[in-house]
Amino acid sequence: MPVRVRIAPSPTGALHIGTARSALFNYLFAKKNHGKFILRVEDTDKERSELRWVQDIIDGLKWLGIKWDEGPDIDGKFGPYKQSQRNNLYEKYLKKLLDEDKAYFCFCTTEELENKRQEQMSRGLAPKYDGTCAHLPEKIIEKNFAEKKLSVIRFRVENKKIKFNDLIRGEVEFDTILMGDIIIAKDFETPLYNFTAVVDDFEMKISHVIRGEDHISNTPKQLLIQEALGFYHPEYGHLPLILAPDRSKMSKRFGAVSVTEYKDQGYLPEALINFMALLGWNPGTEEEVFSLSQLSKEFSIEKVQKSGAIFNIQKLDSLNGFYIREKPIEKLTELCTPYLKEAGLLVAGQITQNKLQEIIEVSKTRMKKLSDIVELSDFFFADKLKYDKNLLSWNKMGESEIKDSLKYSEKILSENKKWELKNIEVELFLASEKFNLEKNYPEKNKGYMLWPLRVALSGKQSSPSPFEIANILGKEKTLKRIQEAIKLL
RNA sequence: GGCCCUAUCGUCUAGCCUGGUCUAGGACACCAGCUUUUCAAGCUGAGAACCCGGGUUCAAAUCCCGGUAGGGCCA
Repeated sequence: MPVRVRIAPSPTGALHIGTARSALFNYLFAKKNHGKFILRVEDTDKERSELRWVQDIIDGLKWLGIKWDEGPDIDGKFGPYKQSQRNNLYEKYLKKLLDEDKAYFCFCTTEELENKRQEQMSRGLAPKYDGTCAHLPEKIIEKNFAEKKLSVIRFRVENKKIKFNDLIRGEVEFDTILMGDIIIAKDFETPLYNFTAVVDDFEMKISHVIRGEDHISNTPKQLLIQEALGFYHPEYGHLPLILAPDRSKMSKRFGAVSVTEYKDQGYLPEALINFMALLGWNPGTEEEVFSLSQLSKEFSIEKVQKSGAIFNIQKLDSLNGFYIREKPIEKLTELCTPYLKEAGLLVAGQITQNKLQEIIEVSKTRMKKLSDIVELSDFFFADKLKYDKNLLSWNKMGESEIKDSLKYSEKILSENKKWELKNIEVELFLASEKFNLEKNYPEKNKGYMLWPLRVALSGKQSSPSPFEIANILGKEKTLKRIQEAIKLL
């Protein structure tokens, strides 16, 4: 059987990081085995499904670079990959099960079921359907329909042990005796998840179902339905879950959960891919940096971890910083631009593309995310800096000492004939030695001159070097900032 | 409550299948040093783990059993 895998997200919210990781692992599995990766949108929940979320899923996967071979956007806008467009198919199989008496109508009300459940639990039993409607006489069923009683369709679950060989966990066994007859549809128009998934996987010839561990208890149910319908069984593999720092399921409470949010904060797709792959998988070597195409070659499902993995944002940050530093400067500038624009720092025509690149070049080692650029570089764009004058002091220098230092810098820089990084640096270094000698400061400590200068130019506790800033600012602006600092004292 | 899954540094993990080479390796984080006007980046180094209890064995992180803990699902 050719390898065909899928992800089947519900469009009831933004593309979740867990779904994205399932997509990644399915994609890698398909690539590795020369198979196909399919995207199928499971919009059975009519109330909560929305078109905009379908779009979000499509956009998110595209941004990550996870391409699907079949699915929305490829076979028409949604093609046959939306469940809401496949209802006649479900109806056909539902009728088949009903005709063969493998499923039946159940007329129990929610209250009745709730009462029974309470009663079972109070007796210390596992709550399950007691089979009240399992063998209703034909007449009663007809009467119920005539009276328009609400019904659901239940699937007869035979008592037996059901085993399957999980791709990741090995043999897993369930006892169906604890399950009870499961509801597979509310009515012909509203089939339910376990049923539609089985029909879709069969119709789409899915060979391997690779999904989150939260689905593991659905697997025996699906296996049973497959048997009843005479379908083949796909192979199953259950991925460990991505956990919040407290080891519970990832939730909003602990920060961003959707791919879009990470994108907006300025994480790069390559960092997110690399990070997600390493959550629950590793190649067994000491390599840690992987591109999507490398992963496609090296991935193997046997090496996927069995236990859940905590989403460690620091590791993502470190990886993201790494990929940011690796980016060609033109590309990085392009990526940072929207953030600078949004912060109102970039006004059209005020700065050349070259200048902008220089600013980003000197800032990039401090960036963890693209959005950091704003905070790191705003002083380059500002007209007038705002900062506490106490920041100008290095090693407890008093105000008059700082003033002397700044005036010295001003003098040196105003005499500069060649405004160029290396030159500025050399001149200031030499000047600083002279200055220390004149003032009786420790010879080697260049901070007496360079710290006040750097603060005058940046207004910040930390920033690139004064040489880099001065070089980018240009002579005129540099001198102006020094004079403004002197005025503060 | 029932069922299922899982268990190596704080975190992600290598090693486990095929016991000895493990005084348990790497990465992130943390700390220190180098570099340095600052913060980063870079380089070097330190600290840090086999859930517990039995058993098998000459030998167990590795095999078996039993606990415990965490998580998922059902409701």
